[in-house]
Amino acid sequence: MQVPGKLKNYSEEPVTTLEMVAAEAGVSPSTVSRFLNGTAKVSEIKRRAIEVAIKKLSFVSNPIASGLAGGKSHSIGIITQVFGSPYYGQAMVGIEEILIAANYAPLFVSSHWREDFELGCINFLEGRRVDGIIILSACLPDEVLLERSIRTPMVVTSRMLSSERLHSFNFDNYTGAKMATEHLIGLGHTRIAFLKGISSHHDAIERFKGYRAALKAHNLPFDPKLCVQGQFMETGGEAATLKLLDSGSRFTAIFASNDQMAYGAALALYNRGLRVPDDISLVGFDDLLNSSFMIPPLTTVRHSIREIGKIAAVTMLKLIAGETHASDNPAPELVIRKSTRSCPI
Amino acid sequence: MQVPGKLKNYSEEPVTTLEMVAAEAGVSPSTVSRFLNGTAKVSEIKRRAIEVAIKKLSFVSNPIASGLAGGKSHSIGIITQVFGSPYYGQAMVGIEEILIAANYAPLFVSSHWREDFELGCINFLEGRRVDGIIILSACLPDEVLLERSIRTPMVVTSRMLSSERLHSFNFDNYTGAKMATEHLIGLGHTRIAFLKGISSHHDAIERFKGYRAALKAHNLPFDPKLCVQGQFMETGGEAATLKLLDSGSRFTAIFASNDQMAYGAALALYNRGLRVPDDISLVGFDDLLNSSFMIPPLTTVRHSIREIGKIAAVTMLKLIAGETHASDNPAPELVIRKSTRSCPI
DNA sequence: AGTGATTATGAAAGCGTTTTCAGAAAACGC
DNA sequence: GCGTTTTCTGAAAACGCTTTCATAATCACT
Repeated sequence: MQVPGKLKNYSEEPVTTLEMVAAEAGVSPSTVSRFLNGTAKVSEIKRRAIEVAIKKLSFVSNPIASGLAGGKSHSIGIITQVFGSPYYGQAMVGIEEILIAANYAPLFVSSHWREDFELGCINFLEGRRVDGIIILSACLPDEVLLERSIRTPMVVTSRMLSSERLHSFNFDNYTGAKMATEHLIGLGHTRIAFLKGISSHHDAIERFKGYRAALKAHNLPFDPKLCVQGQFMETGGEAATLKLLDSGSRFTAIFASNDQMAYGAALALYNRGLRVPDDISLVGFDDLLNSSFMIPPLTTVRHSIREIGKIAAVTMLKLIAGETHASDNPAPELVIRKSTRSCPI
Repeated sequence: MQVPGKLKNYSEEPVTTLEMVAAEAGVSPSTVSRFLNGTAKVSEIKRRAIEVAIKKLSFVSNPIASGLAGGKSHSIGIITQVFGSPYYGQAMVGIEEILIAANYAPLFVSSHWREDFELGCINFLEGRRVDGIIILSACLPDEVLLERSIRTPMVVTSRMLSSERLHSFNFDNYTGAKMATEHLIGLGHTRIAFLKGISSHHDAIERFKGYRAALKAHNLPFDPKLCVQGQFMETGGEAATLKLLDSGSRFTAIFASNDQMAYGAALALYNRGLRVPDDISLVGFDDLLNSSFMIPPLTTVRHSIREIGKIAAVTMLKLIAGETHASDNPAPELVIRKSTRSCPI
């Protein structure tokens, strides 16, 4: 279809191929390939010649071709729940950082918290022959994940399963939630409402456990009427808070199990004429970028989700390289700002 | 290296190839390829046979191989400024939607507002042999963009250049800013501070122009002391507002030329004990997801950045297909919420 | 029925790498 | 020095598609 030194672009600019480099350097293509990948030792003299030729022809290896020949695409797929989410966005930053440095192409796709979309994403990525898939907060059941990881290695966050081909790890949600609750308790609050996250979500469950554990540790009663579902969303947090307010239950503080719900809660409180923290103390979880700009600035639990992204990417790279590696999770940290104060009563 | 019906995966699962489908259907590989791509008419009878074979063997075409053979990767690169930005995140959503539907893989990379990174991104993507590059709010100078587009077709937002291989389009920032300013003027404000965006940024310039045009149209004086640089960031908006407050200049409203700066402004005001909108009215620009959850909810100019993402993607697809296409930009819309009120004085 | 124009199809040559295989060269041991 | 390892290297096949080119089959007209 083409002759060597071909003109593929619109611009009719010739593309340099490995073969041309080989010719220029007076060696075989195999040798150039070996040099490029460090697959075998190449004599000093040829190494030099190749280097010169590459520079001269400004050759860039074609990843498509090497993908075909080598059976790997040098790209890895990342399934995130939503683009533009301050939470997943941070994770993406971390992942990109590592992957680009390792010269892997990140293929980001989003699954909108839907199992069927998530499956679709996996299929899409598999079709693209990615070398691995990172799933941030997977929705799919464990069995499916495990089964799919047989084809393509996976790294999954917010889970606790593990196999030869699937690594998962998580942030210590339990401790973080416990810290947040204890902060409120330490301020004298005893009736602390809890805004729950998506109930099937591992993180949400752990955070809820942490909340209850703190209560128990301080001999405070657990009141289910004070716990409302907020779906990890701003709108959910708002609705939940309204519901709480209308229920007539008394409470002096709200622990929203993620910052986004805390934003919603703050709005609901504002619309009902309640002041944070004067009337109600509010604590979030995640420390999103915006939380320090909330009014008042939000007290929350920080866990570097960007760091988690980096860890996920590094783990993926190791998995591909065949190394086994248990990653250690970043520790939670309480960030005290202006949305909490001592219990007024 | 391998025998047909090969076992490439760790899982040792055989991968179905087009050749196997051809054999199964009793036709030649060429015919299968033609059927798959609609490159030529295939008789009804073979078409059926191929369909059956594909289903039976659950064949999925290998994009790497077809990329090599066809000279195109069926992936398109998107350079965004920051992941996790509520602004660019929305654009990404729109782009992904279109691209995935067209079975193109989106390759998102971020350049952090830096020209050198942006160039690095372009190189990375070109190395990956993407079929096209979309740049959201490009930083690079026009000439560079134009020159690079010769190799790889481009779609660029926030610019106004155009060539055979480069389409750019933009949202009507001027009119949007004018609307926002006029809203404030309509409420009786005459001393309106302006928070400027990154000065080299086309959008920022247009918004500034819109602000001044509104002032002029209503015979209000333009006071440069009321215009402060905020870099389109929350922190910048905060600092700018503080500076404004400390300058002693009198003003009753602030028009932040993007929502992120408005968030910062709101915080600065809050920290100085000033109330929005009672003491100062505040208007933003962009209508980020969070703006309706700001306290008080932010009056702002909405322009569906997600829509812009979709337009960019569609334009790219058309560009690749060789169609010329002038895209029409979405119109700005003023969203009045709680952060503005009639001038108290 | 015979001619030319049109279609549908297959064989085969790519696409630009990697990798196997085997040969050549160098290094080694005795 | 001669057989044996060990290294380095090149030829060539393979990766799984697309596309050109030529052929066989079909069609439309006299």
